Amino acid sequence: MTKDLYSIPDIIMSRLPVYYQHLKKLKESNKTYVSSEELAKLTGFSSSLIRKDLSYFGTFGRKSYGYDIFCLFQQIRIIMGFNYNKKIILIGAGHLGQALAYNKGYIERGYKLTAVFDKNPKLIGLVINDLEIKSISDLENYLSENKVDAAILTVPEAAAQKTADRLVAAGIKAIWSFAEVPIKVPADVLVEEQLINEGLCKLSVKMNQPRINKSEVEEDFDCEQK
Amino acid sequence: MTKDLYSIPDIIMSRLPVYYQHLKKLKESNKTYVSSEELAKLTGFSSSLIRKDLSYFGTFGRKSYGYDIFCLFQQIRIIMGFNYNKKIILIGAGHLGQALAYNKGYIERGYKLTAVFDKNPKLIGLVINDLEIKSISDLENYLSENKVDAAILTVPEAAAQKTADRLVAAGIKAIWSFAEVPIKVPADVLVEEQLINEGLCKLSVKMNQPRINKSEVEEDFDCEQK
DNA sequence: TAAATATTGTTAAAAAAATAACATATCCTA
DNA sequence: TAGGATATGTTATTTTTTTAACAATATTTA
Repeated sequence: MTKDLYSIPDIIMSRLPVYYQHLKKLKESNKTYVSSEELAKLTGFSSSLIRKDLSYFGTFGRKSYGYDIFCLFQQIRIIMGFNYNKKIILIGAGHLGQALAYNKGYIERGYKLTAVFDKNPKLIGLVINDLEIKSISDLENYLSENKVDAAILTVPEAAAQKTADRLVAAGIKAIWSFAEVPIKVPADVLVEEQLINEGLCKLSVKMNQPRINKSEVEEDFDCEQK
Repeated sequence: MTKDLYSIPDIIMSRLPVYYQHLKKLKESNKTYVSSEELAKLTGFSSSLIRKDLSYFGTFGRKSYGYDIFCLFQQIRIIMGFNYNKKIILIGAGHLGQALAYNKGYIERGYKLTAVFDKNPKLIGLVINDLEIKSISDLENYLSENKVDAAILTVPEAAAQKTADRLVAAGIKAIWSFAEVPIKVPADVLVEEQLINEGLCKLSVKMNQPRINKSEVEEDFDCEQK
C-alpha cells in the first residue's frame, strides 16, 4: 500500500467502528464470506459506499465471493490500531468513571487500563475492576514511572481543564475527554471529546420534529430582540 | 418560519449540541452578544458554517453585533425540543446503567428519568438517584399505567433485541440504545445507537496513523487470501 | 468448456456540504 | 450626520461525499 494514509477522512473513520462491530458478530456465525450488499443491509450504508470505504485502504475482496470475514476483520483492526498494545489510565472515579472502569471494550481494542485516579479520599483505596483507586496527587509520580499512552478524563467539569493540563505536562499525548466543553491542549496532543448526552440530544431533536413542523416556530421564541 | 423542517440534515443536527454547550457556558459570562467569529474560535467550526447552520432555522443575528447569547440559546433549546417535557426510563442497571441514572443531563434537556428496571434480583429494590430499581417483569405494567416518551437501553448485548421488542410492544417510540450492534425496530420507532467505545476507536485510529504510514501495511496482514 | 451469474474495484455523475465572497444593515465616532 | 467599522445572511464557488454505472474477473452450472 503506497497511498498516504496520514489523514483518513473523518467520515470514513466514523464508519470503521460500525464495520468492526458487524464483522465481529459475523465472525461468530458460520459464514466465511460477506458481500458488500449484505454488509449494506446490516449497517444501513449503501453497498457502493462500503466498497469505496474499503478500497480506500486496499484491495480486500474476492470477485463474485465478497470479503473474507475474518481477514477483513483483521484488516480493520490493523487500520484502527487495535493490534497495537496501549496503556490507558482513568482520571475521575465518579459514577461515569466507575462505569468506564468496568467497560469491557478495552482489551479487544488493544488497550489495557492500568490505573484509576481520583481526588476524593473516600474513593481512594477502593478497588474497582481489580484496580485500586489511587490519589490524584500520585499522578505525576505514576506517569514518570509508567509508560502510558492515553488517559480517560471523567473529572467534574470544573476540574477538567486543570487536570488535562497536568496530564499534558506529564507527557500524555491522547485524551478521551468526557468534559462537556472542549479542553485546550497543545497541537501534538490528541483529544477525543465525548459529549455523553449527545445521543439524548439527537433523540430529542428527532422526537421534536413533527411538533416543530406544525407550529410557526418564530412565535414561540420571539426573544424581544433589538 | 415557513421552511419545512421535517428533516434537519444530520450534519447540522450533530453540531447543535456543540452550539448548545458553548452557549450555555457563554450565558454564564458577562457577555450579551457573541459573533459567529467568536463561536468559530470556541467550536472549531468556521464562522461561515455557523452562520449557515443558524440561518437554516431562521434569522437570529443582529448586524454588527452578533447573536444575543441568551436568545440564541433559547432558540436552540426549542429546535432541539428541550423546552418540551419528556419522560424517560432506564432498562438495565449495570455499571453503565447506574452511571446513566446519575447523569445530570436530563433535566436541562427536558427529560425526567422516572423509572429504572433490571432483571437481577440483587439489584431490584436498591435505590439509585432516588429511584428504586424495579423488576423488569413489571415493565409492561408500568408502561400501561405511565406515559413514557423514551427508554434508555443498557442491558447486556444478548438481551438487547428482546428487551427492545418488549419496549416497542409496550408502545415506546424512542430508544437510546447502548447495545453494540443495531437493534431492529419498526419504522415508526426512533433509535439512537450509542457505541460507547467509539471515542476509544477514534483515538486509537489517530494514534495509529503515523505507524501505519511508515510501514507497508499489506505485509502486516497478508491473510493468505484465495 | 462455454454461458450465465455474482460481486468486486473503479470511474463517472450527482448530491451534499463547506468555504469564500459580498451586499446589506447596523453601530460607533467624530 | 457622514464615514468607517463590524458582522450578518445569502449567493456563488469549491470541495467533499455519495450514488450509480460498469468493466473486469472469478465462480458456478450445464
